[in-house]
Amino acid sequence: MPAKKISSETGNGALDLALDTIKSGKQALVFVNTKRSAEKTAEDISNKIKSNDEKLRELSENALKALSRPTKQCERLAKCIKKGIAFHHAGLVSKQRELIEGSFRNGTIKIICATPTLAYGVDLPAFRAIIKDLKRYGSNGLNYIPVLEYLQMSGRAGRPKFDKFGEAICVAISDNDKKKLYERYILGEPEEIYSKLAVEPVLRTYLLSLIAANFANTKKEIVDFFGKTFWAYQFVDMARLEQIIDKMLDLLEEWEFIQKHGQDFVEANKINDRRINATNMGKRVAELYLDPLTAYFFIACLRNASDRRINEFSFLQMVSHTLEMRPLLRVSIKEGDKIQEELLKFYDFLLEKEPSLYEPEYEDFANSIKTALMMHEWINEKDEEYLLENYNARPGEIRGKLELADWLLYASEEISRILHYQYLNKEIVKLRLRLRHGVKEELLPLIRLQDIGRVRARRLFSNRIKDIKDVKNADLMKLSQILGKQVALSVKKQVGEEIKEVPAGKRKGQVSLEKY
DNA sequence: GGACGGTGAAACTTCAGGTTGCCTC
DNA sequence: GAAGTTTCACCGTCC
Repeated sequence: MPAKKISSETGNGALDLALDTIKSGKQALVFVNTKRSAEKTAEDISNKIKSNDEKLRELSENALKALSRPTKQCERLAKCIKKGIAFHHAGLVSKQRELIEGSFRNGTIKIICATPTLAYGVDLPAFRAIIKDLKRYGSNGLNYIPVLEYLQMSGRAGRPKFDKFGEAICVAISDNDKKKLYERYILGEPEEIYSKLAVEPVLRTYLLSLIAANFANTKKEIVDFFGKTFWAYQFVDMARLEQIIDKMLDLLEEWEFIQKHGQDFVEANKINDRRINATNMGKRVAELYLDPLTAYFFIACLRNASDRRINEFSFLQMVSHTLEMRPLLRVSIKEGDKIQEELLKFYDFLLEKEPSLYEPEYEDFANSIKTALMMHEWINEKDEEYLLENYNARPGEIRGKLELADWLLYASEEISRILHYQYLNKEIVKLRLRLRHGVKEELLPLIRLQDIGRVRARRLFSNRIKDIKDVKNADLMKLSQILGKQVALSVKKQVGEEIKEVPAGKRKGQVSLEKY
């Protein structure tokens, strides 16, 4: 296709392309490499647009109201949406993401500036895919993204039902850059696909479930099974592969998740036929789909918990220091001292030993402390805006962490049950409830009611309505003042009081109460 | 003469995302 | 590596 000239209104390639797309009545996705950049780009585009669409106003309002109190991020998003532009990344809550995706599909929103979130999960085709950043910061500095990822993003261009073709455009900064991008991405071959089985956490997880499910119960069966996987196909060297499996089996045995039966001194030719079974603990760990290393860590922590002072933080830190919780919130340079200070407050409640400051794993430990602290603030009723300001954790990321923590706490509940540490479970169950609702312990009785979340529960509590009994005894008028009429009625009904609406004509808001 | 405020250059920071896992208060 | 943020030196103004 012949080259097309796009008018340069702003001198910024991605911006010009986006504006041109809107002008021609089409839609585009703009891919960038950071959340901040997604927000900034969306903002820049929206600043160039005049719009006063009623539908957009409503959408914008909905995006703003996704949380009980809007964060700065919500406000920023709402402002962009008013102009038909949105940003999209893991920091948004799912409600906002769905809203954006839906209104892009129906054409209300014209441009989405996104991190790679949109390239993978969601099926959102657009006329244009504008790829602004082809480099991304990783563990070893700024690097070109894989060709596979470029293909994912450019694959979003062109909507089969609406367009005859689509345009995927890489934005180059210079002529030199242009040449490099052309060679690397347009002419380049996608990378080989590598099996993920080789990653230790994955291997040990599958190995254990294979045994726990009685799918393979001897070394021979196990090796046969893995021999048929894509991993083995790529690995080729079966002897080395067997070594890795051996090492893992030993580890699982040492952790008491599996048992090798038969005598220890078996004839050499029979050693691969020894029966391997999962222990009770091993079976449960496999069912929970937990990384055995995490399970092993939990067991050690719970044992420690049985003879030392514990509180909510103990468990929050325990679940935060697992592979499953990654990526953790990062302790920035400036925060270092503050986190240390906080750690001191909770030091006695830790279930694991603090690594030495000079060990490489200290950073990860510090991050687990920060992540745990963030959740701790949440269960002490700090809202998302506070967490965004103080922990640099965006609402979507907070929700994600809370959900993971809930699952991991459930898993630790199960493990502690098997270890007969029932009394610990009471604490964990309570913590999970608090985590789910973001409330202090004193609000737990109220939170059981439908339509009562952290905000309303707190409002009730500060009006001295502290439990179900108080709700029952409370005057409906007062309850309505606190909660609004509809919610008050629903709550009264839930505690077993049927309320009859007084017929129209009587004083507004007047209702009569009737016990069951 | 000193406190204060504004300015710009230099130094320093930070930087994507994620599947299924379980049970149901 | 690039964009955003903080720090700091420098200068002018005002009291």
